[in-house]
Amino acid sequence: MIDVFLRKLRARHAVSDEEERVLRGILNRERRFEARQTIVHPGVPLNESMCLLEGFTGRVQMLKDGERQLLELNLAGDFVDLHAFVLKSLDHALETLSDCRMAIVSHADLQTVTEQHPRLARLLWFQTALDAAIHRAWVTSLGRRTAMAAFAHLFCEIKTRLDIVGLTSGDGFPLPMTQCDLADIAGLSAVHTNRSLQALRAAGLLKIGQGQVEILDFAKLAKVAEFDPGYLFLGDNAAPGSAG
Amino acid sequence: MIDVFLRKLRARHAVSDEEERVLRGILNRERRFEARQTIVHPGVPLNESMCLLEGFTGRVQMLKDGERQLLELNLAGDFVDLHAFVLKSLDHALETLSDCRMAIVSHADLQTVTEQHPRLARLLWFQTALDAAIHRAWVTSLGRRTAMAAFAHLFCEIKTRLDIVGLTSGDGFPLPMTQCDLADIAGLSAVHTNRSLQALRAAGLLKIGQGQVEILDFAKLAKVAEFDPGYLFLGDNAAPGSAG
DNA sequence: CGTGCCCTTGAGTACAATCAACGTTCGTGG
DNA sequence: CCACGAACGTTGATTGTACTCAAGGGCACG
Repeated sequence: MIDVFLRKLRARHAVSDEEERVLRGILNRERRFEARQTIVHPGVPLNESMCLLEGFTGRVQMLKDGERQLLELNLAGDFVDLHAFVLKSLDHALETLSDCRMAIVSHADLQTVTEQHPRLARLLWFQTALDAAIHRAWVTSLGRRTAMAAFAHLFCEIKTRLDIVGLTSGDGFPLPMTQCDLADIAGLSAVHTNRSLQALRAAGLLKIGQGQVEILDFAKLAKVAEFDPGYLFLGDNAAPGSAG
Repeated sequence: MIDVFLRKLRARHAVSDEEERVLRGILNRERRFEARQTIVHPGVPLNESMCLLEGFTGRVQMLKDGERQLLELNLAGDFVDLHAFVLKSLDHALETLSDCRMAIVSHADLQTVTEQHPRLARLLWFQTALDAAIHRAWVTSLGRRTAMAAFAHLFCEIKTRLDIVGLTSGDGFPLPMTQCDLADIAGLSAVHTNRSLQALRAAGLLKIGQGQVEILDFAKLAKVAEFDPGYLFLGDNAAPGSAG
């Protein structure tokens, strides 16, 4: 059931059979959500966390005048509200972007397992540290990249993260979001988002539409974006066993 | 020595005498740095982490054309590269903004302590989750707030975080940064930063200069910024003991 | 065959960048 | 003691990026 989560873990660390068994033991319930639902509200006390098995979700911050900012995109394999294990509630909302399937774990089980398996605790901690690294990459995009470069960076990130869990097909991958969603990621208007995407298409870097993206020239896209995948910690620094 | 770190911890959780003793035991070395030094370089393997005792530091991302983005501001009490304990290196640089004093802990000691004291492990994990929450607030500022509101939010955040560790004097606090640094936080030019600060002054919200900030009307500043301190987890959600 | 959602395009506006210059302060050295 | 330079803050003028407003087209769904 949680194979995709294990794939994400094993992209950075070795996971023993025993550890796998333990994780499968606590992530033993499943829940489904429809697209376009707010599934976690900010400030509400939580006593369980969810691992995304299928679909796409986003962290969202709403502002008073109806403005919306997407804070992170979550893909299958992401433990979407693991940080609630230590924070006890979220500072933001979680929304489904597509129909989703989640594995559920109680914080009580997480507590037991992390106390008995400190190395697993570090692997889980690592996952939340990865989210922070992704946030930092987005800060850089919002602050110092042009609209076109910011989108280029976003698509490089998504492609790389989906590759890890085996959810790309060649150069293509699903992306069930509207241009309004993309605008709320990049902090732009929908109109300007549309024009920036057209610029990427015109430059022959990618195709986008119908909930699908196809990267036509990843190297060039990465250059436009100044994309350095180091922040996703797939390299030697995070070789198997290094956090344990 | 690490009193300021304990004050930060105790703003959110109870810390027992035993836990305090353990933390003092491993954070037992001190190191000093001069202002304007890069003290951690991205991608370099680390086997110890540092807790800021005095001064100001920033996480920094440099781009190829010399552009610079500040990713987070760190104050006394912040465990500036604690995430390196699980990540094993950083995806960004750490720079001192002022002369700084740090307490050092080896990852070996962190591993021993977190394995023997799972509740301390969760309190430390919580600190890194807080950093992520701060990143998200910055994403929102960069994406959807006006320049003036973004700065208002920043000053509300710093004031609140410094209050926690007792480093404000009434409505004022030290902020040893140039307007160029502030520009690199907000993703703006130095010129526009200057004008935005003037707008805040003209509105009677604050005074800023000579490395000092004085908030003249916090309520109004918070309103301009849409500042909701929930993301700093000081409320009932994180009442003493709740993460343990 | 409407209706609504999404994408696209054009025209005018506003916020922020760039370029350039100048004042102030402070530390240094003649 | 004063000349000098460097770093920082401030201001004006111009350019450009991105926003807003408005309208129209394609497509799916009832």
